[in-house]
Amino acid sequence: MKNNIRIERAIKNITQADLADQVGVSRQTINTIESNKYVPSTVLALKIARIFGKCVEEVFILEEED
Amino acid sequence: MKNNIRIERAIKNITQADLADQVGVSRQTINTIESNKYVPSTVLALKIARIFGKCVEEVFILEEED
DNA sequence: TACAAATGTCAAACATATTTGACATTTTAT
DNA sequence: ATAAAATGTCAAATATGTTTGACATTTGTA
Repeated sequence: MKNNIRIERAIKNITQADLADQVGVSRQTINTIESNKYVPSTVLALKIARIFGKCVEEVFILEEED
Repeated sequence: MKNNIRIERAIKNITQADLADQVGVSRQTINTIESNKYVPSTVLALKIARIFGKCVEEVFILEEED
């Protein structure tokens, strides 16, 4: 699964730490998700998408291997 | 977080085992998610929503406590 | 009623997500 | 060029998701 968090952050001009604060997780959690090191829970995905004003499918994209 | 899996299954008239097969997890995983015992990963939520032809937000709903 | 299908649930094992703290590297602004 | 801010990353600990197998309960149907 890939994601557009970096791009959406750039559009809103917020840092990883900002996003982490807004969704209530650690900065490392955002960093690691953004780097595709692991897949967030659905609660976290919903919160992140909401911050960006997008639906989950627009931020997190399924790939063949998923 | 709540979800509408039971309702969506009823609409499509498929069993928990059917849904589990289609998304590639065990039946217990579907049962436990449906019973709000835990929150699925985003990959799984995306797959489930796709089976139902809905976006993730229509199937999984954030609540106050999340 | 009785049988089959579907669902609920438990425990144990394993896999993955998340946190914290710390430090290195890169980017941005002065 | 320098300092500050932002990002990358590591290790260890904890929390949560997922699987398997098994069995109990409920629901639908003959």
